[in-house]
Amino acid sequence: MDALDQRLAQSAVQACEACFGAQIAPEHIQLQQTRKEFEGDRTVVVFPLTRHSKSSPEETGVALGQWLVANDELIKAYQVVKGFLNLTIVPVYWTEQLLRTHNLDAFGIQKKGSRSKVMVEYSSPNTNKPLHLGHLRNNFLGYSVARILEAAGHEVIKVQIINDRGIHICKSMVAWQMFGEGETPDSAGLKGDKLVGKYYVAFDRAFKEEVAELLVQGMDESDAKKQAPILLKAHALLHQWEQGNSEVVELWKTMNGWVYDGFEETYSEMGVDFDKLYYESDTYLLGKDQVAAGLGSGVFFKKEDGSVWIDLSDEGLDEKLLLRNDGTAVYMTQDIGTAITRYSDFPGLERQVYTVGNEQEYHFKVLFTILMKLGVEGAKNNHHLSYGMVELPEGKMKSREGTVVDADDLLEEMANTAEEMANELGKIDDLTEEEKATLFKQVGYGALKYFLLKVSPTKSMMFDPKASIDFIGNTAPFIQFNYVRAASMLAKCADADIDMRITSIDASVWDADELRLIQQTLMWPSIVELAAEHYDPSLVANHVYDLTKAFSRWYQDHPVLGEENVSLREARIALTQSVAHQIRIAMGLLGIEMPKRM
RNA sequence: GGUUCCGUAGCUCAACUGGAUAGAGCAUCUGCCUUCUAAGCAGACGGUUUUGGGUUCGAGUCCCAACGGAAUCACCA
Repeated sequence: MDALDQRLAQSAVQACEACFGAQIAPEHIQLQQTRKEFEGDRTVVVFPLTRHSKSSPEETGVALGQWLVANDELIKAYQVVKGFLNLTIVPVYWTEQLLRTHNLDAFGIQKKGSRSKVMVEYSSPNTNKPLHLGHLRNNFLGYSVARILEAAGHEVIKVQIINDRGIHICKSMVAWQMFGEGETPDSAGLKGDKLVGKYYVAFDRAFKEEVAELLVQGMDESDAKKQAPILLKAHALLHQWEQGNSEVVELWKTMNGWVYDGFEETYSEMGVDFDKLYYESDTYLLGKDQVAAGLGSGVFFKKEDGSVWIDLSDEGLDEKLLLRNDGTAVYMTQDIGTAITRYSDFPGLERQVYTVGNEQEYHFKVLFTILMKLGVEGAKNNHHLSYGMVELPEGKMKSREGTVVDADDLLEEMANTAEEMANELGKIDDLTEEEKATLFKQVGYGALKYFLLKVSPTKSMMFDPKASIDFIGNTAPFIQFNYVRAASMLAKCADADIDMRITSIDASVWDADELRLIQQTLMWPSIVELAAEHYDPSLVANHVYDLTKAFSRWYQDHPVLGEENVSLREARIALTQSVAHQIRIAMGLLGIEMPKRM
């Protein structure tokens, strides 16, 4: 609720008092944006007030409307339609608000650190294969939420936990030892993550062949899948790694290093980054102490075989394992340890946000519950930013079946499509090759980011590679295009020696479309607020699209440069500045850049 | 089987968390470039919000049931 709504609610309370002698709390006044088919700017829903007025909704609305117009100078007129009291605000108010905000980058953006310190975790890949479409949604979402929380005033620490140890990387290592012949990213001309992924696939192929062989020899299937020699070798490697065998650790470091180089390249293309990296090889033993402490305090219990559990049946969950009977850690153990470590790494941390797919909802429910039971201050503030899967027309992505959409390939394809489109339109032929390359990435990557961010995170979504992503309609290129038009028009005004520092505007020049457009820009602070509260970039995406769409309509038949009436021209310049600013800032929160030309 | 989430135009998604005649884009069709960038604008077409009950001034939104889909319930991560 913005300042105007608060003011109107206050006035409405007074009106109820004056008209009906009723005491009503301001928060019980229902205010909303007037729908565009009706005259007015803000609407009071009067149905709930009829029990105070003891008259019909229409009569109630009229009584309140008359009082408000007479007693609040911000309210110019009222109309009652059924049970809705539509109020028209004086244009001077909107004009003042526009003047206050139109050149303000910080409009709607809270001062950094004015709110608590929060951590946002995202990406968190395994190191045995390249990033794919699912990671793209995860990364864009996590990064954008981090930016949004920052805009809402939080100090934000972006982290990932890299899953660098375990059987998966050992599989790639075994395959490389067996078939690699010393191949490196340089010698193969492959990105490091792609090379390691190639050996993960090679492992799987060899594994399947060996299983088939064992089946022929008469072994039953489940045994064959456990006994395949290459799998036993991978397990042996894992064991040796845990023993600290220097040769194995060396190979592990080398291959992970290749992967990190590859990931770094992809992250850099994607435009995401991190403030601190956590590695599972550093954290996987953490948490045992916490489990021991919890055992001592009776939060956990030990079964006869020595394994440690927690009983969460009171919370509607069930029993959960925390330590195996051989004393080794499981995922949950590690996550408890990591969570607690992060509080000491970043004193004053108020909450942790985990950007992880919805298949792990149960895990995080359990994790947060355990942390609370262990008495971790603030664990109740933690949030699992759960998002739905990205599905292909043929269903879920499966790496084994080769239906994975590779992140690098997709990014490249997006830039190529942007290039084709631009060449067809032929508006940027005078740009240098370098400028063009930048532009194609801004547009192509922007289209992809917007596509993935405009839908609510919780929903699973469809991605059809063959249909590809649109560059027209409700897309980032549409928004970028309108930004470019606005920027270009403002540049032409400046070239024409028009003074661009608008400091006063005659409020009588506006038409209804323009007043409405101003109001749309003024919604921005509450959009940022709402998006931060719900960890939801789609609210930002939808707002900036609606704003851009309205601007595009307005642009069509509201000339600026050629407008002879100086006060009208100045007013329109200020309005254009306001919209262009907001588009750039809002898209920035989605990680999408604005080109200068397109 | 238990728990959780979801079901809105042919397709992909919205709907300010209970308010007015459910909105955009794509696709299809019709207009608009001598005018600040047509990746645009205007218009047409498209809906029993899966179904059936209930709650109330008022339901896509809340409650119950059915149907359909997804995830999860591992000494996996």
